[in-house]
Amino acid sequence: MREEEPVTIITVAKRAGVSKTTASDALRGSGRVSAETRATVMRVAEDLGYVPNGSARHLRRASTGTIGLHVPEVLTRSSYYMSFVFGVVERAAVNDYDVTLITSGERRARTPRVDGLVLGDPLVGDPVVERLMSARLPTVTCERFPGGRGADGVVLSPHADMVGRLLDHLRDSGARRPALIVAGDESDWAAELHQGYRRWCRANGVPTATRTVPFDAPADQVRAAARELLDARPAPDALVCGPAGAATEVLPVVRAAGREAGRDLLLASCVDTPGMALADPPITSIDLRPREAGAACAELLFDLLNGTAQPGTERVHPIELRPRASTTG
Amino acid sequence: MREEEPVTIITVAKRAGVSKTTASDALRGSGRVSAETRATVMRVAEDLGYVPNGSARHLRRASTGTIGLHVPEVLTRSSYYMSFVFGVVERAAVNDYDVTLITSGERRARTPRVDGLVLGDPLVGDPVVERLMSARLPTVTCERFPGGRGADGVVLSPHADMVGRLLDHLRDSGARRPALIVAGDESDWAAELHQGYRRWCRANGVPTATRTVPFDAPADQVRAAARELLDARPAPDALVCGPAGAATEVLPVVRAAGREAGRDLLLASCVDTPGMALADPPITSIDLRPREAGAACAELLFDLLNGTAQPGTERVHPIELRPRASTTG
DNA sequence: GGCGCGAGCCGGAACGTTCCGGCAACTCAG
DNA sequence: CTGAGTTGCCGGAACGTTCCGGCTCGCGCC
Repeated sequence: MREEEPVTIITVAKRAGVSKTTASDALRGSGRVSAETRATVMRVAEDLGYVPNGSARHLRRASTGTIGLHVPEVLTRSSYYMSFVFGVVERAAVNDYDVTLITSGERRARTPRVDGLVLGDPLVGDPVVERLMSARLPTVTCERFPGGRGADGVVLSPHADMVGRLLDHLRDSGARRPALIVAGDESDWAAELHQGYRRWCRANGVPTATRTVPFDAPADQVRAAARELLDARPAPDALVCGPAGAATEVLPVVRAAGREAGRDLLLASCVDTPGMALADPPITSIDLRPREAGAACAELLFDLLNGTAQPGTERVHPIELRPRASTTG
Repeated sequence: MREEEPVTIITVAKRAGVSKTTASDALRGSGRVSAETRATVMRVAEDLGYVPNGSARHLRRASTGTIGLHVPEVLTRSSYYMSFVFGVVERAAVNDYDVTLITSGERRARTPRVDGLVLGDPLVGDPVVERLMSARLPTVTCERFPGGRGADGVVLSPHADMVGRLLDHLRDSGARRPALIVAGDESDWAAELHQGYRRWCRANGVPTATRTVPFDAPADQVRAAARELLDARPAPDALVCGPAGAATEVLPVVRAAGREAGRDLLLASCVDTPGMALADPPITSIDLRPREAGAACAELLFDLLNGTAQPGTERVHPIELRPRASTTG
């Protein structure tokens, strides 16, 4: 009903009986303002429902108010990246930042107008990633960038250690010959999985049995890899699947091979997806907590942007093992 | 290496030998500018890689450069909304707009600073939706808002008709007694499914058999509903699952009931999700094309914002049937 | 009493864009 | 030849914020 007049910092200042400069200082906690004045301004701003105009702020600060986000284009099985993206967006929103998705199909050679970049699982050899990494912009990667020099910030998870814990768990459930399906070393994550597996096998005196599939892991190649591993003699008694969603696709192969998941073949996934808990039997997985990972990346980027964090910072993002019936039979 | 000086419209104007006003007019196609001058300015801008400063533009235009987006908080099975959101974000980006996700946990009672709203599947009774709908803001909903007056724009799909086509398909595959699991009428989509089913049954002289589950369709309730339907006498020979992801959860129930999906029980999903094609057997689904739906919503909102579309506009978003082994056995 | 100093506050400019009003130069009817 | 209308272009103000520099007190010190 009532005509809506936008409430700017001047409205607040007038109402509080101070100048716009003082109001601004009071609200942002900068400058020299008495505690009393600050309290007054804050209260008035609250009363009026004042929300700073992001455009004006960013214009003044010569920042764009936007961060760029790139994730590998994995068509199916993308629930991990979906959650990751949401985590970034959510965290960016609390800093009044917006997120621009950078797709591989970007026709402009120019880097987009952004204050910084978040790169989820940068793959060595990805032309978009290479270009973005060489741009002079604050950059945070989720997992290390295997090629060349690193980013200004890295959020990483102890994948190798967690694979070790997963293999311990399989051993405790009776497995003696675990096999691994994993992506190539162009992603740091897959390389870590691979390394963790080899290390554990060496430490436990177990021969390795792995098959490599592409990072985007098409269903047929995953199934073929599983078949090969299951047909080998001596046959494995446990199967660890690296790529997201691969484990559920392997289930029919297991059945076709006359094995039963959770009974005479333990099955685990290195990426928890909605399908894992719903599979029959539910599949033990490593929960990478993608949403929190995305948020952590955004947070680190903002810390870098405002100087709270130093370039070269690495932060650890904890992940969790979710034991389910496929390994606890 | 070279010091980067930001290229503004003044840079372009100077280089083209015109004033900033003329440069602005030429680039935006407004005002009175000779074709020759316009071409020159365009070329110079291209050469310099000029990108308009969004903050300045929005500040001047008194727009926020942001649209708000709300989708129901469906914790699992969210791949539909994930894609939907991406569609909105992608389409918004080409209009230099950003997207703010509005979560139900919004602590501020005030409506956020946005130029417009996109509401995906507004549920009647959702307090956030009710609040947003009553705000004086251009609003587009995906599917109609069952309660109260409609939004300024609606993007809708012919769900009822498509259910009819799906049932035709089941009948052609031999089904005589199709049953339905569907969400309640608080969402327009579920109501349409329900209505399409009843209409088809009436037209084909078939008795109806339905079970209602909550919109967020927890797995156990979906399974219970499926069990009830399968246990009924005479038993259905086809099962249509409304809620996203429900069909895959029903599979174990079907097996446990001694039926075989695709053989003596046809199974179909009203929402195609990544899991449907990967299930065993692959499940016939209705592809709602969520990404395109999101893009369509954003597009309609922008058309409303700049006057290209009139308030009250409804646009149809086409959907597609994906027949798979679960009904073509 | 004069002076320096810091605390508290403020005016004005700037960020890059859009848009209103205006100013020349040209066209053309009368 | 004159005056009105049109075309092409331009200067300046405004959007809401931040921040630089400066102002005015009051206080304490010599």
